[in-house]
Amino acid sequence: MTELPKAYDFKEYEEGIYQEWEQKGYFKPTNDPNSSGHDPSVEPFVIVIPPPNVTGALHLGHPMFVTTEDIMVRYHRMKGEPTLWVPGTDHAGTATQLQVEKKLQSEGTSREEVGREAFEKRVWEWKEKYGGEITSQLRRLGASCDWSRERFTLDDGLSKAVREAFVQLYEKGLVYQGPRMINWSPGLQTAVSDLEVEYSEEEGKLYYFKYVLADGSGEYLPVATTRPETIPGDTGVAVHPEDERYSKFVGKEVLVPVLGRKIRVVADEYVTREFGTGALKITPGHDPHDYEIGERHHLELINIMNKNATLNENTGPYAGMDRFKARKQIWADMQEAGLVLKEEPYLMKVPRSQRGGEIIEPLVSSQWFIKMDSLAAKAAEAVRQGEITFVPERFTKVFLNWMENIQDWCISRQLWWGHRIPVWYCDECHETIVSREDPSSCPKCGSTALRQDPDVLDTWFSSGLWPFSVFGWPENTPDFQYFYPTSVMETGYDIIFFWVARMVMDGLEFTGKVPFHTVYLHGMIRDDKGQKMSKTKNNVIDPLVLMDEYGTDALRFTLVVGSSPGNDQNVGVKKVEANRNFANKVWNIGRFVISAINRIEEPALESIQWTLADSWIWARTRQTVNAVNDLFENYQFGEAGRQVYEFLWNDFADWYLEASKRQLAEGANRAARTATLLANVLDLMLRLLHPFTPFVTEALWGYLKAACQENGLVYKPIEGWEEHLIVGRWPERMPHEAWETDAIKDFELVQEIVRSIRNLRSEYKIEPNKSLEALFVSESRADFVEKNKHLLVDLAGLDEQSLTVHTTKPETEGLTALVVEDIEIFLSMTADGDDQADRERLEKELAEAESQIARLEKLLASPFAQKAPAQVVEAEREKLAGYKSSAEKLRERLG
RNA sequence: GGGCGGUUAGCUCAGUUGGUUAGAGCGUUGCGUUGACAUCGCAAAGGUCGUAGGUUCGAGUCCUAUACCACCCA
Repeated sequence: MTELPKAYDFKEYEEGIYQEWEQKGYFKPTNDPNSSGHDPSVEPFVIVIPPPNVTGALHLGHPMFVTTEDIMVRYHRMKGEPTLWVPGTDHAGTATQLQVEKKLQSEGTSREEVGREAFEKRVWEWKEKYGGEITSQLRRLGASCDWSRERFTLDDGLSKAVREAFVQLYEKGLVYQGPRMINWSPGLQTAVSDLEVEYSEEEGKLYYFKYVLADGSGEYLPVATTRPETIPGDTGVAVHPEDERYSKFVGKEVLVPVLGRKIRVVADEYVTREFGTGALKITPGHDPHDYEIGERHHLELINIMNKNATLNENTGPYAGMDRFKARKQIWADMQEAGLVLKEEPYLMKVPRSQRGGEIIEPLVSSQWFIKMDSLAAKAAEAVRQGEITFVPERFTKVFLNWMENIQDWCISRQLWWGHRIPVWYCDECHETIVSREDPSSCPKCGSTALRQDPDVLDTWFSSGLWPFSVFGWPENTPDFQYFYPTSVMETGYDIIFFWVARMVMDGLEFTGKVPFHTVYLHGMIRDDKGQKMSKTKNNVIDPLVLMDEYGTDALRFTLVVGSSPGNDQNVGVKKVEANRNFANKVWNIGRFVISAINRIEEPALESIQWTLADSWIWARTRQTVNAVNDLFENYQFGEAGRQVYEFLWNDFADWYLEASKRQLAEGANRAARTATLLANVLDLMLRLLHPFTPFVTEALWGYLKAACQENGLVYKPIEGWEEHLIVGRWPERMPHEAWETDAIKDFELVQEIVRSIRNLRSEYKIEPNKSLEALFVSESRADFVEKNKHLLVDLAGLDEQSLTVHTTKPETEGLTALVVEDIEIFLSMTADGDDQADRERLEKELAEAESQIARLEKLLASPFAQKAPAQVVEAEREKLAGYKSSAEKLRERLG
């Protein structure tokens, strides 16, 4: 006999349950392709995890995606499919390198000082030390992934995949080396891709100044710029070809302020005549648009910037000066020289690094790029052909739009932590060697004086290969053959370009297949006021704290229920608390059911008739099972969870458990039958709920199973008890049966009567434990009331002895009346019943009924009656009939 | 400039083939410790579903326009 504590204590269970699951091997897929007896024809369900940063800290986004993926995985596992969730972590080049650099800084040294080799060693040490933290937190979240297949993007196997991919692209001519205009991050001292630059609108100034003609005429061309520090790099001034104001200047030369260099005035349609002065200074070395204009007009390209964002020797007196100081200094010098016209406030778009927020400098540099158009065309076509479905659907358009306007991808990074670019240069003959294996000598001249390219690849390069590199690609492993392509890619919409797009392109390019058939995109987590969580706003909620306080299940349920795919979600502690309460509610439902089972002493006979409450709860159970199945198939996990919640709390606990108490008290067959049904419904609901709240359901289900088995008289699942709920069979759809409709309708009438009586009790402030004398009158429903009077007695607090049911009205003097449809209910309230108040209440009810009658009569007289489906019309007719009989009884009562 | 999402109760949000009295949690008010649960129960107050049109027998849900907020792309 199990005696459960009054409250669910998650701390007692979570860790042990997870260990048990893992130890029993439930996280590993059945039908393993590496084992004998593998059947390749059985389709597996496969998810690869979006690998968290190896040294990253857990934030609410993690529990969010872990829960969503775990729900899918547990659902498919319970359906009996071979199910695999591959875990792993990402080396996260920049993020990790920065952390270690910070550490070095605190030790009073730097990566430059320790040198590349030692630095890399330090990062690996760091990874070993902290890399396990994030995965242990994933475990704590209940992630049922196969840890024996855990991968890290810098593993040997994955590094091999990276090399293979790079070399293949190179051989196909899809990888090429700059120089090109790139985004330079001065703080990180590396190039970054377009995606890593964010543009923020900021208050700046528009500086107006004179470009004086070189011919000595004293005439000048007025020019406006937001970045005076780039003036030393100007190699032209452009005006619109049809701009009459400036046509006379085209072809002439003007003098660069301070430096006095002569540059040409050109005509180009890119220039917007309305902006600024209509004349645009051209700095081909430091602006992407100017770069293009410069190319069109064969303007010289001058680099004026050092890698640390100070100006270089090409800027004369400003050499060595920081870019922002130079901006001021140049302007001051020009002012002195009388070249300044004016300055005005201007809202400018400032390019900032996605990481760290420093201002990015566009400059020309030699970097490695991937040519994207052919890759993107294939990916876009696959999506158009429906080979990949997005959930929610709207992201299809976002994806395609990006693919159709794609730019080449700068993949080299001047970092030390990452996949080294597999390119070597021969010092002797200057041959470039791109190779899968480290070359020992130059294939052209035989020299051994080889230098490997110092750069590493953008982190996202390896991420793009993740769905197949985790299975051993380029080797044709059993895992790769069986588990690839994967089923669903679940990730945040913020990395649709960074990651999803690249996986699709890479998958098609390297494996000839789309890497997954469905992309499920979740929204972002915000605080309870809808603001992004950030340390500076001090509104960060630590998931670990939430788990400590409320349990993992509560956190999981919160992050999935009450949200919908692709939409951002505001999370507050209150919600988690409410869901902790839900876990406790489930627990207590379980305690009740188990104690009921334990008291059963004789088996239920099949012949015993079900009560109305039995039929109703079973009908609702079937409805809920079906609805949850529908919702799961459509990735509507939030709504599915909500329906189980509502069923358990509002139907099962609030009504059926209460109704079952008398049935259990009857003993014998009735009690056994009731306990069986309680167990059956709870078993099914724990199964439906398990993907959401795996711990409390597993714990409770274990006790339920034990109670049923120990007792042996009651419920047993169709296919017997599984070892653990995690591998329990998922409840399948049950066809609708005719009796369900009436059962639900009838019980709802009971509920309405009970609510009316409770309402009245509340109005009269009758103590909850005081039984009321009641008298029911109904011509058509007398039998119904008689049959279900126990329900009414128990749920509404009536006095059983004095309760009477009549078909015609007896003397009711001194009793308070209630009307529900054509059932009149007379109750003995307080001795000194207030007739006047009673009358008012009944009048109010009558008025309400009459207004409903008027509304429905009008509706039914309208074209609605002819045009709407018969079923819908009939439902309205029934309502009208109900109100009519109520009104009639009320009028009688009021005299 | 283009695109996308949102606007529903005091607050935070659900509401997916349009079905006629719009739901939850939290908060608020009143009552309450009936052996599953005070991490609870019963009852109540609270919404012309951003605005204006349209389609339809019927619109929170579909269409058009518009306002505001947020995000993405340029």
